[in-house]
Amino acid sequence: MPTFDPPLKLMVVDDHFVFRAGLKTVLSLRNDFAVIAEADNAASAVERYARHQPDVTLMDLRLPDGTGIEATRQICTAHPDARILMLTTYDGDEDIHRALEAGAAGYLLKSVPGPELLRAIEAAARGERYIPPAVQQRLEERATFGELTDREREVLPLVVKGLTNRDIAGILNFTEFTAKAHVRSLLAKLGAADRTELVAIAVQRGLIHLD
Amino acid sequence: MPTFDPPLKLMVVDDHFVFRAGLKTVLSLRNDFAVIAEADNAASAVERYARHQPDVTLMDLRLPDGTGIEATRQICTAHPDARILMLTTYDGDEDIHRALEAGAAGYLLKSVPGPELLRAIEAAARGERYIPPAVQQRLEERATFGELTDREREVLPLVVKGLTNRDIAGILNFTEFTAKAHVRSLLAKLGAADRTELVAIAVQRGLIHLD
DNA sequence: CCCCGCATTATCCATTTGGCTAATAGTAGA
DNA sequence: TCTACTATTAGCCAAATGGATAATGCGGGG
Repeated sequence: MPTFDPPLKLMVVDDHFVFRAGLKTVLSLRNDFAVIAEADNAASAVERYARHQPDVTLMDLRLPDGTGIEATRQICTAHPDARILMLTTYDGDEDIHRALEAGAAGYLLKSVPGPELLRAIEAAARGERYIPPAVQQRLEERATFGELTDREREVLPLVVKGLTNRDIAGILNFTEFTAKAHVRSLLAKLGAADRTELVAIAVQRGLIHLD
Repeated sequence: MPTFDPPLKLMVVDDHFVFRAGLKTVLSLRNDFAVIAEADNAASAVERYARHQPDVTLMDLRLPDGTGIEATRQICTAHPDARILMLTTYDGDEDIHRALEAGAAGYLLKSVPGPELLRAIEAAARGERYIPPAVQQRLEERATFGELTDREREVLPLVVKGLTNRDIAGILNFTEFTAKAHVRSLLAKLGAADRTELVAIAVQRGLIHLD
């Protein structure tokens, strides 16, 4: 028996074999959904999107060859009508913000219950954004602090590495005073008392990914 | 057609609905495997293990009400013949070490390919330990540094919070000198140049879990 | 054109940190 | 019992940090 609507074409991008299997199983509960493509890395995700033109894409944030955010940005640039749902374990506000800014149509945690996942996909297919309340709340807490400047984003990872102001100055080619100024600004913006707490906060918020 | 062996009874413990679905799908490829129980938190994992007595249990490391390591410890204490495979995204040596020390029969990353997962389950069923080479390597790198003492384990989280030696001393009721001594020892054991790097290393190695 | 934010440099100063060394006491194991 | 490790305390010292303040130059927006 054919469905009224043509089946919704889905692509799944995740490097976890077992999770992909879970997604396919959950999605197969709906006979109007069809997983027409899969990818386990960013490069093939971009390539297969162009080839298969899925209606909605489920994308992991971390992939072996880069981030799902970069893949999302590339796909959305090339295909402005792309509907991409991020599906990840990372709940830091920075990751959420960057994903949406890259063009994602939604941001779900991998702990999402099946029915909510299906609802999010339907919403994305209709061209709507689906953001669960918990995720939305994370984003709003963020507003408290200002955006980081480009320089601050360069300095932050170096602080996390345990480098001193002098080391940082040497690497970025400015004086120790400048390094100090940027670190002071980072402390203020992220609400940290010292650089030790700065690391904890930056990791928690997804500004830095350790590994 | 009945299999020669009685079906191997499996329990799956993970709070991610989609991942559980994936596990069940992958495991159902083997008709001599049967998922007889599921749990999505530590407490019900312990309770259901006792009730269903599975042959092999697949256990996530992080659960809503605690850690899979604690659940593993409880189950292995009550049932010394339990075979529990940790299945997690955390690859820090401390998590691996603690899981094995708690009695786990193996430690797999969630990116495990299907066939390797099945092999690990078979090994666990035979009473063997299955540790993938990459995980084993992590454990061996660990040997470089000594174990942390109890005091050091108390001090570390406070350092990560951004507290000063004086603050730490106040909380743990000893002098600033003592705090300093423990921090110095932590820096040496974890190979960090300062407390900033200490945080990064502690998080990376799974000694501390943020959030 | 003026204001604002940013990057950069700079000074002063109190506090904190990290390295080195050392003593005492308790405890567990050889 | 002797040893090793740990916890605790302590002092000295150079270096790094964080707070407060300020000046300069640059670019964008009103």
